[in-house]
Amino acid sequence: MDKRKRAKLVKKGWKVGTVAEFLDISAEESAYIEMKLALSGKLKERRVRKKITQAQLAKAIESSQSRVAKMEAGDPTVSIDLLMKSLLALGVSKKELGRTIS
Amino acid sequence: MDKRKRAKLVKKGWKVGTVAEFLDISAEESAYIEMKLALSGKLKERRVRKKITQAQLAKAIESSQSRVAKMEAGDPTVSIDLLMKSLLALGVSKKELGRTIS
DNA sequence: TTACACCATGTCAGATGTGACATATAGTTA
DNA sequence: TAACTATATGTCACATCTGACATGGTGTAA
Repeated sequence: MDKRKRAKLVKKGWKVGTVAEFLDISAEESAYIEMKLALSGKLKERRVRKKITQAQLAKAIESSQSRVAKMEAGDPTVSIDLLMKSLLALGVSKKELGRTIS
Repeated sequence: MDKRKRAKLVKKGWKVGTVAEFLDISAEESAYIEMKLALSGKLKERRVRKKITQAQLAKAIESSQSRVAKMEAGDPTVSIDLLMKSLLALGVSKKELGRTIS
């Protein structure tokens, strides 16, 4: 199974034993995915808190509604770079980003 | 001036007034670059501490000597994703990554 | 039911990132 | 001096990411 497919499953909450052992993901891969999901969650949390739609957020960060949806879903085609840039654009500090991924 | 060129200048230490105002980089762009440079520094620090060459590190993370050099130099063609993955591969924890970018 | 608003998902052309290679530069040792 | 080691830099084919678009699904209000 390729990495993208696996990550998709992880995102959907599949767990039999631990995700890592079932899908044979290394510790580093797990950590990477965890960080991404933490950032995804933060993005959604911020957007909801601001009471704006995905389309509105998309406009603010010069992206599209569909990409925002993928960001919030932790889609494997979304990079940490994009999540970080988006959060910074939303006014989140480096400090909070640091806390988020930890 | 495009973003890649600007970032290259920043990396080389050009400063007239502040980098941000001279190159008209937004606060978010600055924060992003700062995070990248912090990760670059961490990577080099870890490698030097382990007393291995760039070529050896490259092999360990399945990359190339030239890419490692670019990573350590904060080259604009290097993503935060790659830096994070490399650091994780070196055994750095999420926690320390969080501290590093903050 | 229809109509509307919001979010999810698939696709794709164009943009950006990546490993690899060649080559340059700097330091060291003989 | 030459030879060797480590790092830096430019380039490029190939891979991955991105915004945009189309479309599907879900809730809700008339």
